[in-house]
Amino acid sequence: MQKREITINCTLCDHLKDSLFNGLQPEDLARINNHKTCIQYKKGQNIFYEGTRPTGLFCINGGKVKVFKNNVQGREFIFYLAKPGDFLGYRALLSEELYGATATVIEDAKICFIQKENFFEVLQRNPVFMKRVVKQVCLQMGIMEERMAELAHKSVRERLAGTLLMLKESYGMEGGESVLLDIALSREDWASLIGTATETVIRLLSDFKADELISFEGKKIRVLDAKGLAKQADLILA
Amino acid sequence: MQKREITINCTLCDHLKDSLFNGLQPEDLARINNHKTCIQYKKGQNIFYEGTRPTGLFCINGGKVKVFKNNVQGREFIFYLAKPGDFLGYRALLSEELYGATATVIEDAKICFIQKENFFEVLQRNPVFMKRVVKQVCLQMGIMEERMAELAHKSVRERLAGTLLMLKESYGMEGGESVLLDIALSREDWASLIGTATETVIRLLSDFKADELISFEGKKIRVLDAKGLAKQADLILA
DNA sequence: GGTAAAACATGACTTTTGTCAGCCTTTAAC
DNA sequence: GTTAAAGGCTGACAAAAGTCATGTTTTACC
Repeated sequence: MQKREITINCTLCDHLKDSLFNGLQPEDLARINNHKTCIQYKKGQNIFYEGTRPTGLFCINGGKVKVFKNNVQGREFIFYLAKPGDFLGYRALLSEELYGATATVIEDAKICFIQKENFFEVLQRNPVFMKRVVKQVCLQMGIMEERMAELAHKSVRERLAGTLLMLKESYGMEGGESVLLDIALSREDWASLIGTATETVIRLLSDFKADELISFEGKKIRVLDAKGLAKQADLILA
Repeated sequence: MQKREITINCTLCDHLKDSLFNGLQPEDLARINNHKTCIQYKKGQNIFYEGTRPTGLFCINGGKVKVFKNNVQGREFIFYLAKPGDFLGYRALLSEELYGATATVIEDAKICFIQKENFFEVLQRNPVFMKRVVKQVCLQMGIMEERMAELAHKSVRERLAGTLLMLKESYGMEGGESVLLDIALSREDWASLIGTATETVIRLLSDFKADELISFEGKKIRVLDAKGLAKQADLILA
C-alpha cells in the first residue's frame, strides 16, 4: 500500500465553487495550485497522526476521510467526517499545536497538500480570505458545541437517530421518498461517531430497521422515514 | 436588580497583560477603550441570550460567568467558565450567527462591552491581532475536542475528577500542599459542567471527600490530593 | 477457491447512571 | 424573625448502556 502521486488542477476542480478557496484572486489561487502536491490514498491509509506537527493543509478532491482521537483504552471518537471540497488539519495549523487527532481514509481518496508557507502567505496578504477562514472555524466550533450538548444529555438512541439525520443532510442522495446516505461506515465507525459501544449501535440500527425507519444497502444506509427518526431523536418537528 | 454603569480604563486594567488585547498599538487600544461601556452585574443576571444577535464583544474585568445551553427538557450544559481577562461572545460574532448559548453571571461581575464595529475595525487594520484571534479560537476548539472525547468515553466519576483538576489549573489558589478552587459553583452547576444529574455529582463529591481527595470550604472546593484525583480521572501520571 | 481475519449479530449479565421521593439545611425576602 | 424557596443530601429503584462470550457472515488475501 504505497501512496501514488497524481495531478489535479485547482482551477478545474469541481469542488472549488463551494470551497474556502472560491473567489480567491487568480494569482493567489495559482500560487496554491502550483505549489501543492496531490496523492491518491487507499482505504485505511492515514493522512496525519495525532501528536505530530502540521506542515500544511489538506484538501480533499475525492473520497471520504474520518478525523478521530484514540483514548487511553484505544477507543476511538470521530470528530469529523470529511468529503470532497473539505479541508483537513487547519485547526492545529492555525493554533500552532501538534495534531490533536488522526485522519484516516474510509473511502479511497485523492487529497491535495498545501504547504503551510503558501497557505499562510495567501492568508496574510488577503484579509478577506482570512476573514472567511475565521468564519469557517467559528461555524465549525458552533457545530461542535451543539454536538457536545447532545453528547452530554441525550441517550444513545437519540444521538444515533440525530446522527442519521445529520448525515442525511451532508451525504444524502435524493431518491424520491427515501434518501441513501452516500457514505460507507462500519458499525464500529458509527459507534465512534456517536460515542458508544459497537454492540449498542448494532442493536439500535436493527431496531430502526425493524421499525422501517431505515434499510441497509450494502454498507450504506437508506433513510426511509426521516420524520420517524426525528421523533426518535427527540427533535421538535417543524 | 438593575445594571449599573461604571468606568474602567483598559490601559490600567490588571488583566491587559494576559489578554488578547495585550500588545495592541496604543491608538487601537485607545479606540477600544474610548468606545466601550462597562457594567456591573449581580449574580444571576444574564449577559446575553441564546438565539439573539450579537452586537459586540464582552470582556470580563471582574467576577465569574458561565456560558451554557439549555436543551429541550430544560437541562443545562456549561461550555465555558469565564474569569477576569476572558472574552465572551466572540464565537457567534465571528461566525455571524445568533448566540448559540446563554451567558449568566455566577459571581458578581464587572464586564466591558465593545461594539462590534470597533472590534472589527481594529481587527481589519491589524493583521497581527487578527492572527492572534484566529489562534485563540483554534486553541479553544482544541480544548473542546478534548472535552468532547472525554464526554464520549469516560465515566461520570472520571469526568468529575478530571474537571476538578482542570479547574485547579484555571482557578487554583496555592496554599501549600492543597489548592483552593476559587470559584463558587452549585452542585447543579457541577452537574451541568460534566454532563450528568445533580444527585450523581453530590454522591461522587461525597465519595471524593470521604477518600480525602477534596474538602469543602463554604461553596468552594479544596483539592487535597491531586495525584489521587488523577488516578480517579484515569489519567497517566507523569 | 480456500482460508484467515474482520465485521456483524445476539444473548446473558453487570455496572453505571438517572429518576423519584422525601427530608434537612441554608439563604433570601417580607 | 418568620417563612418560603432554593439548594443539598440520601435511599430505593428502574432504565440504559457496557461487557463478555459465542456464533455467523462477509471480506480480503494467498
